[in-house]
Amino acid sequence: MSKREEILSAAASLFAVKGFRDTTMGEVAALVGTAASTVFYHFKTKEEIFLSILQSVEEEIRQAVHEHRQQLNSRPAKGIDHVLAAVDFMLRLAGSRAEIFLILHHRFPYELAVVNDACRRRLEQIHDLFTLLFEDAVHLGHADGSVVAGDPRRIAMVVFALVDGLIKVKTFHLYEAAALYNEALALTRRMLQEETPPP
Amino acid sequence: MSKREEILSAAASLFAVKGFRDTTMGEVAALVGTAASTVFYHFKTKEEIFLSILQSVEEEIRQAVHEHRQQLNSRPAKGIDHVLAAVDFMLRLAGSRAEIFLILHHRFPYELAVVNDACRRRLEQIHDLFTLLFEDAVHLGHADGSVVAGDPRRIAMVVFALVDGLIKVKTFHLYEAAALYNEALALTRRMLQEETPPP
DNA sequence: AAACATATCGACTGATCAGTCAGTCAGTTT
DNA sequence: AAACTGACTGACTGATCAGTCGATATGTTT
Repeated sequence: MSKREEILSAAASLFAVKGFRDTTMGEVAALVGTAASTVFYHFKTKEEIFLSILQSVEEEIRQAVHEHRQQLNSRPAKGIDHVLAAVDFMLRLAGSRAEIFLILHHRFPYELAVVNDACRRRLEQIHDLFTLLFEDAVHLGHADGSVVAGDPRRIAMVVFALVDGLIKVKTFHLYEAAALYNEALALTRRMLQEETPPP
Repeated sequence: MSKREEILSAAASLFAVKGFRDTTMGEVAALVGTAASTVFYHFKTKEEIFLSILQSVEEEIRQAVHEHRQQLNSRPAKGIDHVLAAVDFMLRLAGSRAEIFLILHHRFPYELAVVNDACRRRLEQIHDLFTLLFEDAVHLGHADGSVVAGDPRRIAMVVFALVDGLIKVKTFHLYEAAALYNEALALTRRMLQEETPPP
């Protein structure tokens, strides 16, 4: 692992837990085990470090979504099952790569996005990766009649809001969130599944 | 309005938009129209200001919830309708008193709660005000058979996660959120309503 | 009018922190 | 061995900001 990657990894951990503003370059340097000035040899500014992290976050999510979609294609299923698989995928990702969602659940990235185009585009990309996953599944469900009628984009947004809210509940330790996942999946199915009348 | 209240009001606006750490006492003072040192005559520390704001936030929500519950009592309805009325209530509150949710959607209050008991208790109280509203409605729905079976606390948490997620989508301007509200209400009904079989 | 209380302010302090810079050092090239 | 290079560092700077303090002004009480 290059020094550059070491710094990014250390900064990501700290940004995830303490946020951008409350993490000093001294802390990052201490975690890497170098002088603060060394960090500035590898990166021009603190913000540049954050943007690099956001880039790898996007790439990691894109890769995970790609793998998830390929798994689905190999064994075809109803649209409603695609929706639920997408919900399960996102909840699992939030469990295995908690750092990603900790970073994204801070306010800072969205504030930076207002004044920084690159940041704004990345956040939009990340957001789209998830919502398009839901939206495509809903489209499929409309085609095979397994998902309730309604604007696919809006339905996808509501599902996204639900899952994101669940992840936030877990992040802030408001409830033993893992216990909610099965309940949430069952309720999501109820919410979206179209009963196929017996022929 | 006393100077004390003026300061709280100004600080609340700034904390809502910029957050606690990114708001300087100079900005607060400027918004009130006094010297920064005058603010420190009325409040010992910046944190004390924040805790006072959180207190009034709790009181305001408690009052709003109280009024909502009284309105419901006056004209009885099915449990499922209580749930939907609660969702509508929370979404409306997020619209009319956006500042409250902006403050609560920052990370700072939850970080302060870790080291400050008073803050932790207040956040728990606020959280309970909403979730108990949902939970009571679910209980009612179980009694009259209008809400699907399942642990009321968990169902309440899932509904809370959904609504909170929707409010966040709106806060961060990820989607024209108002357009989602009707969709969200309809989907919530689908998710929870127990079909009463024709007698 | 003297004594006291309340409210305000400008000037200051001490601490923190992102970022700079001149220079060291180990390894490579010429 | 001289010249060069990339990685690294400690000491520093300039700016920012929460909070302090002594002075002052404006009532209010005795």
